[in-house]
Amino acid sequence: MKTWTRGQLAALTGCNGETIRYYETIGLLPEPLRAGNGYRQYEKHHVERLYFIRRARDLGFGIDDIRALLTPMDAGTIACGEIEKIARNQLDLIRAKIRDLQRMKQELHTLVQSCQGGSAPHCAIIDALSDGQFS
Amino acid sequence: MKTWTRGQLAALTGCNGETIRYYETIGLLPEPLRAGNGYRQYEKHHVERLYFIRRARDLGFGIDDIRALLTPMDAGTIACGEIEKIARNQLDLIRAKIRDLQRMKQELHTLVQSCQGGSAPHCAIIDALSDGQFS
DNA sequence: CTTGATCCTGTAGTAACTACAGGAGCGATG
DNA sequence: CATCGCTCCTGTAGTTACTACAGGATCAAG
Repeated sequence: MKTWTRGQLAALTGCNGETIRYYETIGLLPEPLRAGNGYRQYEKHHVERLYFIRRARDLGFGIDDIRALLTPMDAGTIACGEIEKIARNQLDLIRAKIRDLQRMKQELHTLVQSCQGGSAPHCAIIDALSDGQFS
Repeated sequence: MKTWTRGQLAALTGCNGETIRYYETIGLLPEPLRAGNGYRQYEKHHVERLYFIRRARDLGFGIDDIRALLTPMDAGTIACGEIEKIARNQLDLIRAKIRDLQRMKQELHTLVQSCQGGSAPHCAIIDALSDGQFS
C-alpha cells in the first residue's frame, strides 16, 4: 500500500510541511504510522482529510469549525442541518468582513485622492487622520 | 494643565485600557509622566496621538505602517509622497482582501444553496468539500 | 472604615501558522 | 567508503495586535 512522507503530502496538497505537523499536534489530522527510521507514513485517508481541511480553510472556516465538520464525519453521524448552520454562519462572517473592508476602501480612497503627492511638507492624508474630519 | 488617567483616556478614545499600555510598551505612544502614586498622567498630545493611531487602525493600517506615518510627524519631516505610498499600498491590500473574500462568499453561497437542510445523513456541503468538485 | 472601582506590574493566552536550532537519515556522486 | 545536499525528526520561539488575568496598591464614596 502506497504511503507518503510529509514532504510529499505537502507537495501534493499545497500545504506547508510544518503546518501538517501543526494539524497533527492539535488533533485535526490523525497521527500516521512511522517507518523504522521514524519518518511519518501518510495513507490515502490522510491525503483526503488534508484536502478537506485545506479546502475548508480556503473558504475561511476556522479550525474549530473544521473540527465541528470533521467530528460527525468521523462518527458517521452527519446532520445536514448542523453543517448548513456552520456554513451559513461562515457566510455571514465573510459578508460582515467585506462590508468592513469596503468602508475602509471608501475612506482610504477619499484620502488618497485628496493627496497631491510630491514632497509637500503639508499632507492631506496626515491632516485627515489627525483632525478626524472624515468618515 | 489638565491630565487624564488611563481609564479616562480609554473612555475618551474608545480604546481598550490594556491596549493603551500595549501601545506604550511597543513605543507607539510615548510614556506619560506619573503622579505621586504611580498613576499615568496623559496630556493633550497623548490624546491626539491615540486618536490618530485609532483612526489609522480603523482604516486597517498595521502598527508598522502607523510607525512609518508617525516617525516623520515626530521629526517634522513629512514627505507627502511617502505618506501617499503607504496609503496606496494599504488600499491595494484592502482591495486584494475584498477580492479574496468575495471569492469565498461566492463559493460558500453556492455550497449553502446546494444544501437541503434537515437531518439528512447525506450533505451536499460535505460532499463538495470532500470531492473538490467546486470552485 | 469598609467597599467597590480603578490603578499598577508582569505574564500568559488568542488564531493559525511559520521559522528556526540541533541532530539524524537518505540518495547520488566520486 | 566518504561526502554532499536534501529531507526528515523534535521541541521551542516568533508572528499580529491585542486581551485577560493574578496579585497587589490606591482612591472616592458612604
